Amino acid sequence: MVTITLPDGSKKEFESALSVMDIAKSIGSGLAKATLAGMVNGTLVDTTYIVESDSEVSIVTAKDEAGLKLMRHSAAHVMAEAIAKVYPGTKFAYGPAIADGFYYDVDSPEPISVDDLKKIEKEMKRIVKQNGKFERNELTRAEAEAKYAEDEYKLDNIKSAQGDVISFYSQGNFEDMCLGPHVPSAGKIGSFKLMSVAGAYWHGDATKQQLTRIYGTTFATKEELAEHLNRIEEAKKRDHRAIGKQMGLFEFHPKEAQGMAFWRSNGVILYRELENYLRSVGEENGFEEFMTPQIMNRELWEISGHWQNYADKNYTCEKDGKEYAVKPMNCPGALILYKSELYSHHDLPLRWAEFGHVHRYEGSGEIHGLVRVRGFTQDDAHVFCTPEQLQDEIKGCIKQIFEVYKTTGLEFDHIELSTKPEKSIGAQELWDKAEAALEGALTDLGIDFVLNPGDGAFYGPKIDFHLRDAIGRSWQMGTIQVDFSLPERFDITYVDAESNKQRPVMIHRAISGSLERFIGVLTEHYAGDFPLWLAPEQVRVLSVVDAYNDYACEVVAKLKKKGIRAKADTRNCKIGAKIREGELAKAQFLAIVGSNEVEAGSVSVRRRKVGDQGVMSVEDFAQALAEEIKSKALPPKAE
RNA sequence: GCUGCUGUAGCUCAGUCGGUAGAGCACUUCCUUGGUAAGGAAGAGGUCUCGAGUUCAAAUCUCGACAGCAGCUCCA
Repeated sequence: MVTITLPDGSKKEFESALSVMDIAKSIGSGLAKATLAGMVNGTLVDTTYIVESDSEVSIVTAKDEAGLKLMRHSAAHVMAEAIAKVYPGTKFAYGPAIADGFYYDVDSPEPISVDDLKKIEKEMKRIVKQNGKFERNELTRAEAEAKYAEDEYKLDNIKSAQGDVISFYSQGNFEDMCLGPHVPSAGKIGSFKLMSVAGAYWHGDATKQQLTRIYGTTFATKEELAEHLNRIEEAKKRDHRAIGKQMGLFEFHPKEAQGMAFWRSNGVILYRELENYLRSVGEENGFEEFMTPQIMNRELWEISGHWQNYADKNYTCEKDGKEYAVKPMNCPGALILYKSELYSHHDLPLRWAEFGHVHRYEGSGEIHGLVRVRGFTQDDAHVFCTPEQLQDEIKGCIKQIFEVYKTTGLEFDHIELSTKPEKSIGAQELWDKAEAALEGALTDLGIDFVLNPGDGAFYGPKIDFHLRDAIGRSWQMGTIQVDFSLPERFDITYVDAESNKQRPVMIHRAISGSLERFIGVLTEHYAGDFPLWLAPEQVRVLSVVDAYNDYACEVVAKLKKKGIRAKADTRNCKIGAKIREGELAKAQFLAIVGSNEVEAGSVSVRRRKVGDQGVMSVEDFAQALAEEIKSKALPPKAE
């Protein structure tokens, strides 16, 4: 039974929560401001609201995503009210709910710093305690423009709003233009915390004014908020920059090489294993490997367009009056190789792969650990094919990408299909064909994707595969792009069955995107505990005392013979300490050897995150490891 | 590149009111010969990012540069 308190104070009962929705709609918007204060299936749910927006009346609870979104958006309004009080004269641009919380872009007369957040938070708590109702007010476009004539952000928003009626929501002394919906009153907002202050451009446009963006998070209960904050703390420990340094994988020395990684031996192992795996996937799928020069002359980059279009992002140099650029892309190298031979339709498709080291002078604020660097390695490939072959070739690339992410245990956040942008080259007919080929390939393979209209490259549409890092940032990884531009610019052709010259289509594909970025995301995904085949240190053999050091070295030698990465820890310290250090170094297996093991020719095995595996013969141990490595099995689940 | 914050030992961080530096881990040496996450002792280690300024005196206050972090923008 559900009881609804109507605005006039009378109560109305309904049989179930499900039916409330329909009844609410039939009663109309007047009900929208009512609070559902009754019982749902016999349980008191005081965080259940009926809400109204421009488009619908709906029922949400704080347990739903929709309810949380409502709370978060409402919290943004409350924060705005608090800021307006603490910093009079502040103008408010835009304050949506986002994953886990909300933000508000504001233009305040004085800068807001992180230290001010406490002040704002305190004021927010006061507002929430007062429990002011969120009231919906509607103005005509003309009234709205007159009321906010002094506020350039509001005017801008009013201008881009649809319809002639503009809705505003107010609570306390604060009003903001908003489609709604909101929780019924400020007191319904759960536990919140202001997180950080950052800059953000108006309309996301770097040529426009920069506003102050204040981020906050909101959850239904204090406990859930604490849990969320704890999750963030835990996620920070997975940061690949910290783990990279701890595990001796990679590190950064910005003074000497800003935005470029220095790789230590453990990192090189990881890098090479991954590279070899990607190479083998390419080989299995008919790709041949090429290598092209690191530095090529200006004329080449003018033909490709990179000299002009990325003037400030290229590393260039001049020798004896000639100008050069360090390659920012690998495609021109591949095109030169294509052009130096004559290919017929019998030769197509040509599938050419290259682990290409490229350099791009990214802006200082854009660099981020391994995931955004100035020097990186693309597992690049270029497919030259006929328009008829295009879709099958795209499918082949998609399949490789899925295979690699499955093997490495990473899950896509989303897949994007980006179509023709405003500024583009190539005939509409070609674009249509290419977009249809990409979409057809995705659809045929039954893959869900997000359409991103107008976000393709200027030379062709593309499919991007996106992943998230430890703290939820999304990164573009694999990509499949169709290109009409470069075949044209380099004037490459193939000979068709009628002996006519035809223009091939070019596909650019990268599976990992870049080895660096892939390793960065992989490191965070596994918090350094990689699948065994990738783990830099697979086994560490620990001698209980000096007397067994020789045996420990023998075991290491036997393991190495089986292609297993093993090291002996023969230092003079307690076994407990050796175990601790082995665990901290994330050696996947610890093999402990003492008098018992020497006698029996065995090892006492301990697996990271799993625990004691008991005693086994060195041969059995080596065999089991070799099999797991060969199978590229994912690591066992923790605990 | 933009906005904000930060910069102390190899690492993680203390350092009050301005009076020229401290801890833990790591490192070196010695002792210790031990069974599943830290044995003990001693020692060494710093131009407090850099450059100016204020001051009798600056790690500390001010300005600038550089770098890092968060977000924004960008990512062929």
